[in-house]
Parts: sequence; structure tokens; C-alpha cells
Amino acid sequence: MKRNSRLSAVLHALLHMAERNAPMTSDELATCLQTNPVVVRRTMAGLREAGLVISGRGHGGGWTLGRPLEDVTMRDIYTALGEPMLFQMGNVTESPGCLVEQAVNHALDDAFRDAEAMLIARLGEVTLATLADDFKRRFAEHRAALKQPG
Amino acid sequence: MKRNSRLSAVLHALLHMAERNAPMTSDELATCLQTNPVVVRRTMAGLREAGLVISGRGHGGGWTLGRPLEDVTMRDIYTALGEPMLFQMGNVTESPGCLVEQAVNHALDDAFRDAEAMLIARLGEVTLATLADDFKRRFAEHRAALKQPG
DNA sequence: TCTATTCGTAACTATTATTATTACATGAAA
DNA sequence: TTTCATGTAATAATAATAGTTACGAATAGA
Repeated sequence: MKRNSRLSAVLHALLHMAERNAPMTSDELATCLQTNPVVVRRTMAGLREAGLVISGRGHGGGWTLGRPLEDVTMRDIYTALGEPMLFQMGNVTESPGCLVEQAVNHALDDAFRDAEAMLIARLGEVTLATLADDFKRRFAEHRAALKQPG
Repeated sequence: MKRNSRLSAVLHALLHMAERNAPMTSDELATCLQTNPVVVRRTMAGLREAGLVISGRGHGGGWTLGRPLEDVTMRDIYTALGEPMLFQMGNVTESPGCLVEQAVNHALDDAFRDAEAMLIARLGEVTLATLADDFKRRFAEHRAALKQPG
């Protein structure tokens, strides 16, 4: 059931970075995300190009956020990742000669395009700050639950 | 770029069946869809269980539509296919212990769930008859273009 | 300068999901 | 009873993704 998880993985990484003042190394992030440091570098490369994160080499190097949490939406991240296909099901042929297939593709494209537009708009409404606040709320609840069990 | 194409393939197949009065064999459908007859049988099995198509064995056997075109929506087919995942990107962990990951998953789940609901609703609005009409329109246009070139 | 560290990236391997194929059993019609 | 066609399990091939190894380049500190 585990599919392309880059978007959620990246969000996860960025929030962990936000919790810190110092740069996080690819190794640390890889441990957080339960993956490989090279995969981290590969994924973060797109974000670096978009200015969302900054990387530094050598001693004290690693990954830092490049913009305030309020200024980065999930859509920005989606874009920086190269706008990967959101849908599992695509059309088979790009320019089908079969008119039956054209009719099918047209109907599906319409529906999928609208849903995708809606999804992307939603991604644009949520900033990293929103997510960080949600995390803090969960953290507070978690601590309260520990203090007052039962 | 070619992903799970079952929905479009099945629609394609059903419309070809609608154009005929006799049953179509798995081999014929496989040729239409540029795939393998066993894949056709496997895919159509779900539709048969849902009563959307009827299969017959032996001489004169093959696949026939089980309901009028007006009574079958794209959503019915989606359901008969076992409601496959529509989205490429899922969350990594189902019940993550990490609170950061919980916050991320929650936000993504919200957005994806809404988009999925919208898409499924749209699929429910389009019947096979709609698609067949669209095909006929395209066919008429195609013939007109052939008669009057330039 | 030398060394330890850390990213950057190419090349390769492993894993997983999907699709295709083979093989054979079952059922129906001529 | 022969021929045709589906039903389905088992297996192979393919493709997408993720993981690994290896090494170069840059940076900071001794």
C-alpha cells in the first residue's frame, strides 16, 4: 500500500527541521524518515533549487529551512518536487486513433483534471506553519494524556 | 507514464461491446485494448460479479453487456473494479507514532479525501450512454471531415 | 596544510507492483 | 466428441520506485 510518499516524507522532514535551530544532516533526516541518506539528498535537491531549503557541506553542514514556515504551502512543495502525477489511473494512449477511446479519455480527463485542480488548491491553503501548529497541539494533548492517565 | 489503466480500458471495452449485437470474445477485446485475453478475463471478472457484463462459454460465447447503457455510470465500474486507489501519493505509515507525521498525515488525508469524493461523484454523473453519444458525435464529425477535406 | 565531515551525483542493485504469458480445467454448442 | 471460449492458478516479464555503493567536491577546524 506504500506508494509515492515523497510529499509526506518531505513535509515530515521540513517540520523536523523547523523544530531545530541547527542544520540537520542527511543521515539524521534519513533516520527520522526511516530511509537512506542518499534518498534524502535526492529528494531535497528539488527543494533546494526552489529555495525552500538550504544545504551546507562539511563540518556543521546539513539542511536548513530557506523560508519562514508561514511562507511555504504544501503546494509549493508539490511544485518543487516536480508536480508528480497525483492520480493512479491515467489514460492509456496520449493521442488515440480509436474514437471510442477518445470519448473515454475525454470524459475521464475532465473529471480527473477538476479533482486535481481542487486538490492542488487545497494544498495551497495549508502552510508549514499550519502543520507545525497542529503538531504542537498534538504534543500538548499527548503530554496532558501522560500526566492524567485514565 | 502508463499507470493503472483498468478503468479506461474497461470503459473502452464496454463501449466496443455496445457497438455490437453479438458477444465479443476475450481475444477480440484484447486486440481492441492491445493487451492479453487473460488480462481481459481477469479484469472483466469483477464486472461480471457486479452484473455489469455477462460471459458465455463455448461456441458463440464471449462478453455481453448486462444492463442498458443508461443504467451504468463510470462510478459503477469503478466500484466493480474494487475501488482501486485513485491517488499516486499516500501516507507512509498507517498509525505513525511520530506526532509530526500524524500532523502531516492528517492534513494530507483531508485534502486527498475531499478530492477523491469529488472525483467519485463526478464518475457517478457520467453513464455509458453519455460516452456512447460522445463517441457517435465524434464519429459523425470524423465522417464529415473526410467528405469535406480542407 | 591535513583531516574529518557532509553534501552532490552517478551507477548499480533490490524491491515491489503491475502486466503478460503459459497451462490446463470447465462448460457449452455444433 | 470435437471445437471453441471462459475460469483461474502459477509463473515470468516489465516497469517504477527505493536503496546502496562509491567517489568527488566543498567546508570547517586542528
